[in-house]
Amino acid sequence: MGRPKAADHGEKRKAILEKSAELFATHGYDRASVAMLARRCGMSKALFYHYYSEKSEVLFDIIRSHIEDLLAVTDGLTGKHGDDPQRDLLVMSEALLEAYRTADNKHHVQINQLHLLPRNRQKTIKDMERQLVDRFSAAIAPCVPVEARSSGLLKPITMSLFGMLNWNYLWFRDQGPLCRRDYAKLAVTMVLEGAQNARVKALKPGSNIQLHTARFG
Amino acid sequence: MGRPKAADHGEKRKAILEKSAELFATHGYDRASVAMLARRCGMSKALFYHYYSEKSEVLFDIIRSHIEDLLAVTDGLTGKHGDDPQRDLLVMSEALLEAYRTADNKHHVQINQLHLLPRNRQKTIKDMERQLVDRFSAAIAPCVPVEARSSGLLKPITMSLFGMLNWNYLWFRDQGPLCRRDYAKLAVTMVLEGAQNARVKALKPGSNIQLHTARFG
DNA sequence: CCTACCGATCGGTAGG
DNA sequence: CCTACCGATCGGTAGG
Repeated sequence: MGRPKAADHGEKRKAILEKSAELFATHGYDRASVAMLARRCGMSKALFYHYYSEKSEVLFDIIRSHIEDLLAVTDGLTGKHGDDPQRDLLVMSEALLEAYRTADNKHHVQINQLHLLPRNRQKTIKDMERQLVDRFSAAIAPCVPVEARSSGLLKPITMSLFGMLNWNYLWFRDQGPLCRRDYAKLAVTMVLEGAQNARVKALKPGSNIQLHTARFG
Repeated sequence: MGRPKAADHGEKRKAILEKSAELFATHGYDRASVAMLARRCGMSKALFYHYYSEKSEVLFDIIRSHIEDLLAVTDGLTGKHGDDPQRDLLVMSEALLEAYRTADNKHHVQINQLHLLPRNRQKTIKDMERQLVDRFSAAIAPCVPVEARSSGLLKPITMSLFGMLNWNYLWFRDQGPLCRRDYAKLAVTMVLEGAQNARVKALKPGSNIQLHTARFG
């Protein structure tokens, strides 16, 4: 029988992830040396390698645990408001932005450094990201005109919402004029009002659709 | 009199930027070695250093020239449609997305690798980015309710549009159902319809505003 | 759980 | 005396 893991093994790994995410976000993955990470965690390089045997596994675990958090806070939120799917979408978007409040470094690392992972590790992450996107797509679908669902507009609409929510780390400040819940409200309003006011003009199989809006024709 | 620079000096540097942007986007700045860049450009490392005396200057020039392109294609586009500022905004957004068509690598590098530049070089870039954002803010301002302009909503609205347009490199495919012009139309419609349907409920100095929408109260 | 190291590779520069 | 360009190798530092 191997010696059992220390009781706080998991906690130590969690602490490593937090500190490492900070250094990765600040200096970039390749420039944040393992020696630097270990020093920041108050341990030797050798002890650091006891918790993570490869540097890339630290990066992987940062992103994996972050997306797991996002999946957790957005889980089971649909159907809670009777027949008000728009409210469901708002609540999910609020939950996402709220989760970002304390995960700025991890979010930064996910966006900018995913491609530095080994291929198969990237794939695992991308599958998880797809789950999250699919969850939002499913929440958006009942809110938009049927026609949008069948013409390939659902993906552009979903990614527009993700663009707004995920881009927010570059400019949003909690000290600013808008709170997170209100920015979620603004973003969801944009997506839903925009989707209501955009129609497919022509749908020719094999070529692009043509989009019609009241404002722009 | 010093010997003049070779006639194709500027062209050679441009070719270096294209190839390097590709390698930076694929492998990341730190992993794309100068030897790799030089080989990709069909020259020795020493000749490469003749054109760029520091690796970081290549990164800087990629991002600088890219944003200069974006500033160029979005310049002088307002006031062209009489009293239709919404059309101006659409045309600017179309121009931006169209510029992204052939600049995917540079866009990727700008988004993900700006922070790897030396501090003062980062500042130069951020000032240029601010110019572009300000240009869009100025185009959006006449399209939204006056109240939005004075309550601090203009920045969130502007950044929502940038979020949608700049996020698109992660999912948009020219082979997809939507062409670039139509995605610009969709994004601008979302921003404008959303801004029309969002009102400031309470404006208390020193604290957050409260947002009101028809859908969500 | 540490210090002492390794094989490999980096960005940048030498002489000619 | 300048810039353009080569093959070879430098001092330092990375992950492990």
